[in-house]
Amino acid sequence: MNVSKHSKQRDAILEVLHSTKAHPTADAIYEEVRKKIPNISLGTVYRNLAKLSEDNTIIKVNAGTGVEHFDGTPTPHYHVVCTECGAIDDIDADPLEEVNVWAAKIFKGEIYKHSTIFFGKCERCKN
Amino acid sequence: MNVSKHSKQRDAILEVLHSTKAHPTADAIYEEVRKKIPNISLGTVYRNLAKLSEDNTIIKVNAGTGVEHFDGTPTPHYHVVCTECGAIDDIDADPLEEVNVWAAKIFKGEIYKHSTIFFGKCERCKN
DNA sequence: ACAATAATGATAACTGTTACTATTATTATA
DNA sequence: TATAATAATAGTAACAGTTATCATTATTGT
Repeated sequence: MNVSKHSKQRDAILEVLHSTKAHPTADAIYEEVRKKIPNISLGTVYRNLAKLSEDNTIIKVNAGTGVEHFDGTPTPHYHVVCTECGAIDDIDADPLEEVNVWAAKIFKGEIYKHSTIFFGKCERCKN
Repeated sequence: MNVSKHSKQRDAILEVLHSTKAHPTADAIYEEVRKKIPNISLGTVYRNLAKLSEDNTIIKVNAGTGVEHFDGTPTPHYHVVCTECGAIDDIDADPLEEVNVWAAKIFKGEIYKHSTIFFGKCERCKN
């Protein structure tokens, strides 16, 4: 797998990710892409999601739910999991670099980065 | 499953968790407990780890490795995953409450708490 | 001692994901 | 435009971690 070749399947997967603010799972993406390419294989979805993550075209979001979620916006940002409905929302801000600085003062090794998920109640469930 | 009953299996599992600073997986705990109770079932380990987590006697640590790790110290604290050797170390400090305050200012819902894992190089791998 | 029932060991089932393989599609080049 | 090289695909099997099932055993209160 050296020089990558185009595929309409990969395009369709990316389109799905770019068309939503939700953070769908591989399976949800599969169901959505099937509306365009009914015979696409679930394996193809996984393969492409893996490749796109490696490329940093998309990012994997581990929301602690045991299932991987995917985000079409590769810029680093935090996420909030709604404890009511399970929705994953973005926090539209740069990650807090000072948290790494804080940790580095306490930890007896090196700190490179961190990953944070928030738990709360989303705007929709709030009312 | 109303009033819980004592079991030597549960005691042994807790002992293992209290005897280590590593953050073993269910399987690693199973292997360790087997030295004392050779015919313990892996299902029993999982069942007890689930119950102990519910009780808040231990905590589950999702280090983003796809596998659940367990920590015998239920006091909230952060963890560092060593990108070199995979070890999970504790950050011995209270979580940063101000991070929630920060997020609450940006997010259009409510923020209850957050969970952070750091990635870095542990003391042992540092050299 | 006994009755009620929680916990166990053994194993099957389940879920999300990865690996395999023959076939198809894309790409660069002649 | 035909061709050769090979990346990507569909379909499916395999896998890992975990949960569920169930008959048996252990713990507990009376």
